[in-house]
Amino acid sequence: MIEILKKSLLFRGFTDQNIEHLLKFIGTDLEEYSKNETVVLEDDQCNSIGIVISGSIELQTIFPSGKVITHLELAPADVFGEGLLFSSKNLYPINIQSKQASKILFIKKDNLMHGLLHHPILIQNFLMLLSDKLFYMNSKVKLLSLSTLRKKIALYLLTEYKETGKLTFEIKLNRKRLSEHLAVERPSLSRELIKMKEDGLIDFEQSAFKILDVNALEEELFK
Amino acid sequence: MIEILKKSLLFRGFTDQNIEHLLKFIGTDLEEYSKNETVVLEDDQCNSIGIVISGSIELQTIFPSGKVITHLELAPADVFGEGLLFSSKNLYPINIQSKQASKILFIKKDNLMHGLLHHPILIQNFLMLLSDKLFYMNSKVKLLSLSTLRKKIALYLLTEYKETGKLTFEIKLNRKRLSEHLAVERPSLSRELIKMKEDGLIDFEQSAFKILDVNALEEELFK
DNA sequence: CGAAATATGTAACATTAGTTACCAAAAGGA
DNA sequence: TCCTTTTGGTAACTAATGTTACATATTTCG
Repeated sequence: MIEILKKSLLFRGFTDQNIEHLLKFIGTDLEEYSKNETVVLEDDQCNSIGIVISGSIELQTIFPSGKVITHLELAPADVFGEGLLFSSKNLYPINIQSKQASKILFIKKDNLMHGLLHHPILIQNFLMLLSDKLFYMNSKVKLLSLSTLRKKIALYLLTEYKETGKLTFEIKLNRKRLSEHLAVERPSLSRELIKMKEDGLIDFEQSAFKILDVNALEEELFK
Repeated sequence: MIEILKKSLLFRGFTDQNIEHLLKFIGTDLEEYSKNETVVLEDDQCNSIGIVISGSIELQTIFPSGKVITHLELAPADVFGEGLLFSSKNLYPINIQSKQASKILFIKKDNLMHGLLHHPILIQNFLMLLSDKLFYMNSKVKLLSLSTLRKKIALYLLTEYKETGKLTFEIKLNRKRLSEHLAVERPSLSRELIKMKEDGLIDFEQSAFKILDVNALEEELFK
């Protein structure tokens, strides 16, 4: 478990001894979940932070219509609940479901606060966790605020390009996930991707994408 | 100045003496800006947190096309930069402009960290600031992910209703701002509002809104 | 390996939202 | 107060996206 925790953004920079000592100091709960078991229901109170130790879990929104959108899949060392724990409205806005048999380590709010006050690295890590999530949400709002699907795709691909530094890359989302991420319908996404290919902006096959004309793609955002 | 700071979410719960002592302890800069002066440019590095002491400032995105969208107007006691300071990508994603002659108190990252480590209340406040912003961004992403304008309007009004507890209320945004918030065009917003009025869901005049049928409005989200 | 489930492409058609331009109303400044 | 600027409503038209349904990969798993 220590090995997993060392990889988490929360405990990054700690030594094995540090973590062991810290865990004893602050107190934790290790819970087990079976496949498809619910970990968190929408509107549940968030009183602790969770760290995936083994298995995997999915964060999803279940629409009243029954439509399920998976926002994120968390693997071992991933953390959740960090944004709600200290919020004045600390109700989960999403559902969390265990995708396989999973183990999750929970740290209660008071215990975590105790740890934060005595471990400068832990504060740094925790603040960075929150801030990076905020940065991501800001980017996502920018993406969703774009007026056309083509602009959304252009921004998405340009962001991938800037992150990888390469014009050829594999996108991390399949068509369904990408359409959810951009908040459009999948057939609309397919159609627009093909139009952009026809227009000579990009090329792709499956999830392998290539930006043919960076400038033109950036121009699309200016329109 | 102490009076203003006491009202800010960052220094909530501190006494005058606390704040005075804290400010000396951690070190600050007070900067003055004239009307329409730029406070922060997009892609500027964020190395300090800012607190508006007097005047007012606007957070805006300036699109390459020249179109300006004002996201938020900050008044005395409001804080900005808190989400970027500890982020691994600490570049401002927006522009900030002084709307009137304004004074802003800046606290550098290291100085703030110094303060956080020695003042439990300050940590609590700072974490709550970040978390609440994250909560807001989550809500905004949910709003922007809705598939039709009618759903966006419905969610917006229902949120107002839940916050005020009243079916009759004044919305805080004018039509232009609201259309920006929902990421649609103003004429489209007007058109849809009128349709919803004709459908007996809502009534309104200017920014005074009344929800005529809560259930029906909630049903709209289910469609 | 082979069946079932899932993902993707495609097309015709329906619906929604954007665009543009103009007028009226309201608000802000000299 | 009057003029200017900003805001809000309206309408005809255009463009974009959603919807539905189906065929074809592709993957998963017993």
